[in-house]
Amino acid sequence: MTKDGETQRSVRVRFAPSPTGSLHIGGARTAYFNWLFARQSQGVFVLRIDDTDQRRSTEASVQQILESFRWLGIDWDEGPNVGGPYGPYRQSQRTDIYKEELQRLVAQDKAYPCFCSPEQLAAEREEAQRLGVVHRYSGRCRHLSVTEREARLARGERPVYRLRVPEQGVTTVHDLIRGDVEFRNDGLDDFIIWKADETPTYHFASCVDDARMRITHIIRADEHLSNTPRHVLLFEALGYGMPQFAHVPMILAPDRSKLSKRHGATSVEEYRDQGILPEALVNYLLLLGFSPGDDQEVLTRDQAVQIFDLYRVTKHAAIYDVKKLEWMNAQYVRSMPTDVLLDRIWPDLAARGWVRVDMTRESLAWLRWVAAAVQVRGLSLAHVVDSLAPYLDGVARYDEKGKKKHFTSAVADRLEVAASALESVEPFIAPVVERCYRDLIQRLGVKGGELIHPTRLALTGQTVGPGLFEVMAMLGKSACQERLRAAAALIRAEAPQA
RNA sequence: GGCCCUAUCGUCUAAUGGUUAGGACGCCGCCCUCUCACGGCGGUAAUCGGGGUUCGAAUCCCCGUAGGGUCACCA
Repeated sequence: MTKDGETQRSVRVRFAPSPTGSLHIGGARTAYFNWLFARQSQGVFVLRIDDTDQRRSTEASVQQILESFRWLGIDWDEGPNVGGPYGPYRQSQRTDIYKEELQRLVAQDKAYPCFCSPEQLAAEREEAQRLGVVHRYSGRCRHLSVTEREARLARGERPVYRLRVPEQGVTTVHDLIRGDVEFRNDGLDDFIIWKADETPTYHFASCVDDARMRITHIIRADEHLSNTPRHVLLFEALGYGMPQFAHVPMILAPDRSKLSKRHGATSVEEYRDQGILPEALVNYLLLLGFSPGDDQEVLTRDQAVQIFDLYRVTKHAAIYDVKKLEWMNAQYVRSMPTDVLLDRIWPDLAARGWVRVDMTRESLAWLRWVAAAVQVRGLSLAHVVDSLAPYLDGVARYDEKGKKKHFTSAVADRLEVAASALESVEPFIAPVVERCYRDLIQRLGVKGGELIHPTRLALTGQTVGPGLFEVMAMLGKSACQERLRAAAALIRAEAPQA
């Protein structure tokens, strides 16, 4: 990965969410890219909580985010719960460090106090807007004499602190994904790094942390690219060495706008609740903005670690496509061992009272059989659980369209005849059941589907599912007979004549 | 608006100066079949526009256009 003759420092990357909500899929992808990069280079993945905004940050959100990472299988080497040599890993606990760094910058005259009031600044901004010119900080406090500063400080004025930015020249961001990006310094201004309430701004806290945590590669979302020249200037001022940057493209909604609630699920936990598998989500996210180069799309986590390469990350934003995620998820649902599938959905099944921990070997084997039959057309865990209902619970209601189509009055008799015919089926296994049904179809003089489809609907309430004879074998003789008769009764009740 | 980034099928993307522009999702058709799926086979569909450079451009350069980002004592 590292080119040039650059001295090989061991890789340290970080993901620094601000705990003001749940983990967004965009954030999850960025974190995953960081994690892949760390793992493939035997580096360190740091998780840091950017909670400088005390008002909006919540502990519940921190826990939620950590839980999402655990679920995704993204583990961190340093950070909350695990600690590490560069802690603490919450910005709210690092104020002394920020103060110390600020004082250093002030002592070196790389930063200075600014006494302009927010009102004054806002007025200037508005004025600039009105005139249609670019607003930049006037630099009023830039050249205050030491005595004046001291005097105003002594008077109890609470200043902000600004970084001294060169008025001329160009700041270049070397980006691993985009190449060199140049920004004219006269387009920047002396930006605020320390607020009047004695807390650092995001830019300052973030750079101090990255510097002091010895982060070697900052892999983050594209939206930060415009801020990066400021960060470069800060890193230079701080003097801990310059990390490498890699700005990954954003994830957009189908209408090319920023992904938001109105576009459906945006957080990792929502996908979990919808029965999406973490490995599928992570696989999908990998493919959104990265391509392996060959035509392989379903990749294990280990393969992903092997092939991930920042140079193969795309430069343009990607539109998020639920359909493909669903397809990807189905791939995983269908290919996992049935016992693993059962393990994943067990809590759900237990909550519905469909399974018990002390089930007999026999009923467990039966459950495995039914699960496997349903698994091959499973779309998600939730879908598999739903598909299991007719076998573990009963028929709560019949599919409406199916009812109209298959539960015609002539069918009632047919189902009852079938129920009786099943009496002699021994053993009650698929081929024998099928023989019985084929005979019956002959005798009734109907087409196969005219008996088969109503039967499936009567037995499962659904018009789709595994092969009918297997369904019957799974349900067993008496359940089949009961359900056939119940359906016949219902048809008669709802359509007395005709 | 200034600055910055980006631009290949509807969507995710491959092709880093020479390909009938490839794959995947979706969609459509056919096969399998008791249904729905699965699976198999086939199809639909793209280089934003205009100028250059070059024997040759999706690819390099310029200009448009479009989308996105960013310009806070938010992160």
